[in-house]
Amino acid sequence: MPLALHNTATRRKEIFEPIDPTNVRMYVCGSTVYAPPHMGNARPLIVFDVLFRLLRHRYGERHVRYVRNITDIDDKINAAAKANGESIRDLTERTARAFHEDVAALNCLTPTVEPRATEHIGPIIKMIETLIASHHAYFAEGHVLFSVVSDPDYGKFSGRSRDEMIAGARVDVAPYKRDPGDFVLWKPSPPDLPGWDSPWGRGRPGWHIECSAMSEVHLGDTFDIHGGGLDLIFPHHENEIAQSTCAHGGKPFARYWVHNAFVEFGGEKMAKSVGNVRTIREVLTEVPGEVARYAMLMSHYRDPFDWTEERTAQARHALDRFYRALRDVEDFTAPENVFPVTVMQALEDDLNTPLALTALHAILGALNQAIDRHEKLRLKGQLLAAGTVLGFLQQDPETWLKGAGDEAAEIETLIQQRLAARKDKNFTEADRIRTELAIRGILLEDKPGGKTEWRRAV
RNA sequence: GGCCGGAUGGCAGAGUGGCUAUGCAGAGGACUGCAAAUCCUCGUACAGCGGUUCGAUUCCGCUUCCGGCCUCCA
Repeated sequence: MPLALHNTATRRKEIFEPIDPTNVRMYVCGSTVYAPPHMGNARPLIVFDVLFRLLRHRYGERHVRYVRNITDIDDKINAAAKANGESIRDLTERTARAFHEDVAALNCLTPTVEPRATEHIGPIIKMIETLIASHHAYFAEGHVLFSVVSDPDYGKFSGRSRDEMIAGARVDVAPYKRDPGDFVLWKPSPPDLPGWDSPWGRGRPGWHIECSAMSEVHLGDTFDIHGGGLDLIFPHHENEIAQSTCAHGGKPFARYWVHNAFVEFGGEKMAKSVGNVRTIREVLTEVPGEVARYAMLMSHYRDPFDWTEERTAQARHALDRFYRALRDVEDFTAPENVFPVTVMQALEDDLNTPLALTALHAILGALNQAIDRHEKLRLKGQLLAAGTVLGFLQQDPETWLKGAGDEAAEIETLIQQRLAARKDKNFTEADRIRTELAIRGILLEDKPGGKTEWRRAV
């Protein structure tokens, strides 16, 4: 079954065909490291992690190259460092470290390359020089600006005409711009802010050119997939396309553009500027990363949804059910790499993760009903294999259900006491023990064969 | 103002021109000493109004409402 992706460039679902199946290339706009990432930031991280895993599954782990940049040059970074009274370097390092911890907790694989803007000043300058030489950019009052009129295709990607952009412009236009739509490639930096020597004096790059230069370095002029949040379509991705195609003599830039919708909180877009963010860190204090991940994948990536406690509760409940079923077949080894067709087809259809989860539930139901040992093995293998693509169900079920506490021995003792009481038909005592444990958050399940399992309530 | 994208049962959430997913919650049942877990059964929902059609939740138009972009933004 082919892989279909919704391509923002054409506004249609298209069959994905890589330029080179032995080198499938994807670029995703990553994080600007000035503040702790929130669940809205987490969405593309998780969505494109699933796509990365799916591509690896289809084309082989060694044949997929996933580049996710870190923006460590930015006005917001400068402002935040100043406000914190810390150095810019300290701020970006500290934030990047926390970012990596958060992303790892969400079970996201490490991208093939995580380029930083500060490490690509050379290529950025080179690309700007190319654009100036080909009259797509000009120098004015210490700035280098991209000339929008020099690119007849400018605006096509995001579907807006130049007139519209001018009419809609809400920002004061800098007097040195030849056209109100022109955007900065390089701007001067005062001595107290980060800056690099360039043919245009000491300065720093604009945001858009960073991504154009980094994708060029790590993926080449033309590559397969470019991802990011919907809000990046304009101006960021429109500008990237303009810069890259103009710098590369008209060669196409990314072939498939994939954009995720927003996470909302209280009915509107979760954003720092709105002030309604739940940081990944906050969420992780309440639920395991795997639950947050599951909750994220309950909706299709192109649909917005509200981040609520009900949602994470439902995600946790679902994962508990999966792990409970896996625990019951823990003692036998399942075959590996038996990917269930239903789940894979859902994912291959434009990453339909909700449908994939439905398919996963069907397998769960079948596993719970299965009597035949062989059948159980097969279904367990399917759950685990699907879990490698979705990025969950890879933990030890016992650990998931019981937690890391050190009271296991004591609980076992109480369970044995209860079993003895039950054997003596002393149900009062048996129920007393069960209640005692329940108060401590320990739930008991009497299994057939006289065995009693326990797990931690949530 | 311009341009996108949505509106599905109590909640979450797929999908389809006719056979009406799935999960949670709820009701009943099986199992259990009782529970829990698990299994079985149960809900004819697709914003409104027109149109196309033998037939529309699914296609088209309009209306209403919601979210987003047009400025930093995942």
